[in-house]
Amino acid sequence: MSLDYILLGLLQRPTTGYELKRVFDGTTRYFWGAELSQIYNTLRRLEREGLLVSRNAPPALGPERRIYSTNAQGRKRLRAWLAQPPQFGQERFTYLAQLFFMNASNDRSRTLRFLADLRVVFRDRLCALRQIEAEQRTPRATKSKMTNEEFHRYLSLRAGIVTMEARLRWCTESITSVRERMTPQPQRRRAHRKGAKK
Amino acid sequence: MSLDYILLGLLQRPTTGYELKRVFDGTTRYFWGAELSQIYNTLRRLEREGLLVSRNAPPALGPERRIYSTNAQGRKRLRAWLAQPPQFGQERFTYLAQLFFMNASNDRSRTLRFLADLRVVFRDRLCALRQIEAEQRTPRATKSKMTNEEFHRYLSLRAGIVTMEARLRWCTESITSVRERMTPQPQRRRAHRKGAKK
DNA sequence: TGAATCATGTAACTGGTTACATGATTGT
DNA sequence: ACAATCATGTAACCAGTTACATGATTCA
Repeated sequence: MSLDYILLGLLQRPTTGYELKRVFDGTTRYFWGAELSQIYNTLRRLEREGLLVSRNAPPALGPERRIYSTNAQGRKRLRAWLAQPPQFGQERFTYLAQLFFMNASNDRSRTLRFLADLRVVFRDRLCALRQIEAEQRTPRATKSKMTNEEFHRYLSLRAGIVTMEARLRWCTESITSVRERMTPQPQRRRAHRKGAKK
Repeated sequence: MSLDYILLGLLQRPTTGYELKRVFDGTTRYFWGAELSQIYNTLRRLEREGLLVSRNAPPALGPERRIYSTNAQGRKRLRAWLAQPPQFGQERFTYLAQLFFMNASNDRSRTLRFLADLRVVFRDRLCALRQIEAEQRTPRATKSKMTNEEFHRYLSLRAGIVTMEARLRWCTESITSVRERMTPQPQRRRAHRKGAKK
């Protein structure tokens, strides 16, 4: 459902389906991804529903291209969505599910490696987001000089950065507590005998 | 796909589909939700695939019940999943998409109300998570005394708490910058004339 | 010449939701 | 008597993914 509105939002600047995929990968990927086939299908459906229009761009040089753009009805539909209270889709964190059950793993040091891997992923993502922030900041100085569009994009970018920083901190915190559990303090060590390594 | 493994993980304690739904709502809801119909269908499929078994509990008092539990093959499959590197499902944040396009809204103060609504939601969720943390902490004192299962559940709980705290901070930060934009500093105000209210 | 990219699309499938049907039990 | 809850299931549908087909253009 939300893909409809995202496309209506993006098509305030008219483009092709192919180009939209690139925009997805460059900007909205962090909170909403989409495959090309899905984009094409949705565009066609939205046109059938009268929420946007397309025209065939003559192939002067290059392959056939179809350029979509919104109309009055599409913009109205978008505004109606924006007037709704905050919506929550299914937020599915597979890696948390893995961690949740990781006690069922045979491998004693599995959790530690898992968290280390996670940390790398989060670090990379955070870098990518900070990169975008830096690029955006350079030309336009401060928040007060942003256009309304830039400002709103900046806010959602900040959401990504802030939560990614939190996840990184959580990784570090968790790795510490795993290490603490693996090397218990010797003074009040329990006689546990279970074939300890070494 | 991941629902398969979550069910295999939960069914280390045998239960019914109906009961599993309750467990979902009470614990895994924050990183993975599921509807009853989906649970029943998946349970049946997993049994067909030989990853778990069910027996009919005789209805001594109450309606017919079917109790599922894992077998060796199911546990093996679960461990194989836990040995995989961190997986990432589609994390879809509808409210960020809304915010991203909110400049297209006609309403000048829309963003502020939107963020205020968001803050309430996040505050409530954080409270719920902290509640779970408090309940779990009471009987078992510190991390070092947790069982391995408790410890892993605690780690994923912490992930939720830490990111929710970050989202709350982001809300506050964002509300501040929206307010700053709405009331620009008078000393270097630009003559912008566009029919300002008042 | 051949690989990569631009560009649009179709078909099959999957994971999941919504709505509905059924019937027993418990509590008011 | 009636509503709520326990408990299991079916059917229709929807959003989205994967895989595949096609053909032109650009670049090594």
